Amino acid sequence: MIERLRKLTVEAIAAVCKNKEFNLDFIPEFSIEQPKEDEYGDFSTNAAMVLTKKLKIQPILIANALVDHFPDKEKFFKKIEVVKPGFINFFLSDSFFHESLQKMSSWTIPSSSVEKNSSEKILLEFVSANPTGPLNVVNARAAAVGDTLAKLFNAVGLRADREFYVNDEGTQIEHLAYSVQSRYLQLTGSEIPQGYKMHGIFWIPADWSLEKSEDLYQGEYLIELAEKIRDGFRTPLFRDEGIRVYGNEIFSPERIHFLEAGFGNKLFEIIPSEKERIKFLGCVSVIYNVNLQKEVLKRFRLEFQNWFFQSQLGEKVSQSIEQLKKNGHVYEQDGAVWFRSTAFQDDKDRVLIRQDGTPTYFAVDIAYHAYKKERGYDKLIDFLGPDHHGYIARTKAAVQALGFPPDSIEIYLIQLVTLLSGGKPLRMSKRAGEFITMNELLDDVGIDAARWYFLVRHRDTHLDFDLDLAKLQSEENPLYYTQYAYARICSLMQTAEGEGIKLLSADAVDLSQLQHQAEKGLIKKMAQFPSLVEMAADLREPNHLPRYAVELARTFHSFYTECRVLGVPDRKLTDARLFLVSVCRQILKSTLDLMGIEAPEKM
RNA sequence: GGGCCCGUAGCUCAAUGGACAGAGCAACUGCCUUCUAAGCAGUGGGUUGGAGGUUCGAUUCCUCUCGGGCCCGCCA
Repeated sequence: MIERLRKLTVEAIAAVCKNKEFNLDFIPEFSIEQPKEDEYGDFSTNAAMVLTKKLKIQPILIANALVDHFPDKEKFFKKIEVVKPGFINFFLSDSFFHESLQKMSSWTIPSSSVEKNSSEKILLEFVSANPTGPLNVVNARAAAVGDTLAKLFNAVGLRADREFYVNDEGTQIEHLAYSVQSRYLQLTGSEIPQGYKMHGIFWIPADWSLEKSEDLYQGEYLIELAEKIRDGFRTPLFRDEGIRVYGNEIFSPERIHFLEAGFGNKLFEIIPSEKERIKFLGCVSVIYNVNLQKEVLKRFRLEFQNWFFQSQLGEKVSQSIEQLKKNGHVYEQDGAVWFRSTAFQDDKDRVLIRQDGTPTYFAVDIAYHAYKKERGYDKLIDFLGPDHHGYIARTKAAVQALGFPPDSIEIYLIQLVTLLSGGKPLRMSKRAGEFITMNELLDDVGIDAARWYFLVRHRDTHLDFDLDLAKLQSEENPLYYTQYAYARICSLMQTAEGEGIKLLSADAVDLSQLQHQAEKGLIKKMAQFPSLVEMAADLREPNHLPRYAVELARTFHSFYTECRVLGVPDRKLTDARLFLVSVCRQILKSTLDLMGIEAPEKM
């Protein structure tokens, strides 16, 4: 409907230009929208006002010229008005409504990757939590936003893959391994190994500073892992995932045997080398945590196409630094290797290789992004947690310095989430291991409510997540309001079926029966769906979906109370309204699908 | 000191540079012998933090300013 109007408007502009009244090299973007007031028509456009800038002619004059040249005016419009500054207001003919509704019934929303509009491949990286523990609520927010954005891309015909980056190297994994080892020693009551000292609940190497040991992981979730190391895992996890990622040097047949049967209290006997044992425990912990994360995400109805492990980068790190060097953006100073990111609008240069010769996290990240491009992705989109905002400028700088265009990478932050319970914020401390996990959140409010409230806020505003409201199954909760509309339609259609009233096909139904304002209002709202999806994808703002869902639900509820579908004397009217309602159901379903929220047939 | 985000109705928040700034909640008034009242219709509620600027037009873009939050390692 909107696309049709847009086309007609473009034709009018072209016709005017052909008449040589105006001279245009291209047609600028203009909007077609449904005005708030009915007196401004069913839809209106600002085309004339947008053209003013190019043509230097008063908008009113342009608008009048356009209206004169609109094709098939009598067929499509009751009337077209030009108002005040230069709005063109369309009052649509009934047949326009009916034809549009007919077309809407064949809309489909792709749910998997397709290539239609463009061959551009998008890589969407989000969540990418550290493999040191369970996912938290910010991760959950990122999961909801990233997943829906990927679906939006697919819906507009773009290929988009979801990727989760696993940071499985460096000191944090070492810390993780020592934390797990301590829990294991606690459980087995083994003697304190030689060369270790106690720090709190942890056994740490005697030469560690106390500050260093502050970074160990205190979360009790590691006790469970330690128990499994002692008693055995009943899972093919390490054969499949473990060997795939870390090879059978780490996961040798002997070690896999003990992982499955349990190490008992013999871990130190079986892997006596401290270095090897810590490395092994690190890998086991990573695989274990990553799989727990996968499980929650799956519960959240989200599956990533790729899980990319940092340790798989290998040579890529030095290769990408070489590339930067070749491009002339690298220098040495104070015994370290630096990237001149200030040449690309970063506020200071960044170290790539430390004095001690090891690459920084940033250098690894550059290699990772280079590798994303190497794998054939045209556009990289990253969602970062709020604490990473310093990385936006430097990462964009790096991608450009590697020789890629600036618009090949987009980085967005997902802001903090504060959980409110009883109107009060829940404080969380990650280091002490006291935080609400994603799993606990889903236990508490459910998947639909979680997804809804994560999507409804713009991604870069702080989110106050009101647990009480999210759980409330009443009118105060827009989620249920929306789902209720869907359930109502389903119930209505079921009743119709029970009465032997069959839904007619688009070419069999007589839509000219639809004359009521409420019917037209519903058609107009439904018509906005494609352009809304397109806008949300373009702006990378999934938050437009829940709002649209509420609006569509409201328009439907309003229609439902004003217009009866069943039990009206005219069977043709029932058929037409049933058709209308069935198309509305499809669109409502598609909207909820994009959000990953269930559309219940009964409530 | 530098950077990022946010300031809109009593509360929580909308508004791809467009018309009289909109919803929900809360408050008040009506509507169920017929398809789900988890619903509908209506009333009240605003100097969009403030001051300039760009524009035919600014909540939106730019500059300054006030208030709140977050970040600023050769950690990851």
